[in-house]
Amino acid sequence: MPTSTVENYVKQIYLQQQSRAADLLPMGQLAAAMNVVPGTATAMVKTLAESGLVEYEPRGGIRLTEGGARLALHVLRRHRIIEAFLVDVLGLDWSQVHEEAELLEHVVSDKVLDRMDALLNHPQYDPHGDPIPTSQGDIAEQAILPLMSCKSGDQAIVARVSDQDPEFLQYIERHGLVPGTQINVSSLNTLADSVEVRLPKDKTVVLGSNAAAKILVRPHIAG
Amino acid sequence: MPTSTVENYVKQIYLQQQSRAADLLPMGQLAAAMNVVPGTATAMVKTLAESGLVEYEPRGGIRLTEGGARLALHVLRRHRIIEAFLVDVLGLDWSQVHEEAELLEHVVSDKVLDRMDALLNHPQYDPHGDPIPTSQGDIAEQAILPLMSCKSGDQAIVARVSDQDPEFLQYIERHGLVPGTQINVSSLNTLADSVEVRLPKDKTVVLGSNAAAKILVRPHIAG
DNA sequence: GTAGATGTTTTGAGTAATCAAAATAGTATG
DNA sequence: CATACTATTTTGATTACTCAAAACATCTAC
Ligand SMILES: [Mn+2]
Ligand SMILES: [Mn+2]
Ligand SMILES: [Mn+2]
Ligand SMILES: [Mn+2]
Repeated sequence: MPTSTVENYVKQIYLQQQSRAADLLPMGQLAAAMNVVPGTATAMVKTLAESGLVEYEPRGGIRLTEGGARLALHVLRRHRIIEAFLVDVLGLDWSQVHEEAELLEHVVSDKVLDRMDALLNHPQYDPHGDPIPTSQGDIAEQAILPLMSCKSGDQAIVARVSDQDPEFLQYIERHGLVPGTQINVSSLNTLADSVEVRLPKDKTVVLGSNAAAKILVRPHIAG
Repeated sequence: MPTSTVENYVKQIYLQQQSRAADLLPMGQLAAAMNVVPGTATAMVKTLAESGLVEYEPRGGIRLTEGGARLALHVLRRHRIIEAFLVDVLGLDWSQVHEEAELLEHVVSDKVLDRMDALLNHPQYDPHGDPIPTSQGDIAEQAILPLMSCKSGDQAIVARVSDQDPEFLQYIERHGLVPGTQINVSSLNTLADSVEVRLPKDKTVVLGSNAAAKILVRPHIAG
């Protein structure tokens, strides 16, 4: 059985590999993402390579093997179903569930996970809009774009909020930008580095590009 | 923060101290209960003593301090609420939940536990009939007796089944002896080392004294 | 094409938990 | 009371994970 640490590393390698273009993930990135010093990441990666979970090219970087990706998707499935369960069944705030799930994902059995999944009616997305892999390890690649890639006047639906910082999530919720919300890009100015969106009840929110980068939308053709 | 291991030791010391009469719990008992070799228990107990959770008398044994008992009851509360939640909300079998709770008890936050507790309507007992300590650390001491202490003809209600072996629990459930069941001691023979009980629908079950010792009942005055 | 700067690996060390097996203390037995 | 048995503690090792700091490799600039 993989330890919690191994599961966390493999999951993080998967997530980092998603967001970067390159084939090989540099050690420094991994160390930073895992909050460990570089030497620790090197040591760990060697044991991951021993277990056949990653391919390791010294001074080059790493990539997940087939088996590594399978494990990563398993952990991700657990994590996201647990998040959905904590929000929908236990009524926790979406800003808190990531941290909880970070621990629970390593101890919840398949049986318990299946029950949660059934109780939730086999959800496709977690509370932050991240897709939930199937138990077979298939994951839906959504056609979504960063908010800043819209043009003024565009209609869109908030699809995902890709940050786990509770403060940020609470701010987003207070202003009604949760996944599923229909929005209208009222003005987008790359020079001023900001975007204004109009929400259903004619409220408006202004976000700088750093914040807007965390909001991913599904373009929506009006009418 | 105490590690999972520390929590497991302290909880086990509490449980062992309950079931034995003596004030000091011998090292051997603890080692056996924790499934470790005696040397491991000695090493661990020294660190528990350092942390002020137990008093340790070398070659005598150990006893929980005030703080140790508080921690034990906290863990026990978590364990039992989780068990109740897994059975009542997720629909797991009562024979399986002990093992699940053994892991979950160390990672479920206070917030999540409170939600579970509320959703269950603040249960007093877990699925096996064990009392759930309050968040203040108070635990109801029930006036219950081993089944073998009854006399032929006695009425009683099954209050607790004190074994976590899934096979045994499944057997008990198949024969309808779950907590809450009204029973009638139709014959009890100490020489033959066995007891026969009659259940609501006139079914009967025979148990040897070893099995009967795990069934605790609340005597019930008929009429 | 040598000199830095940057990123990575190595080395040495520490914590938490465990086991196997030797040493020791305490108790019971002839 | 000496011997033997039993329970407990000690000692020496191992596994998993981590950090600090030194050593090393690679790429960049001048
Ligand atoms: Mn995790
Ligand atoms: Mn999420
Ligand atoms: Mn446990
Ligand atoms: Mn129980």
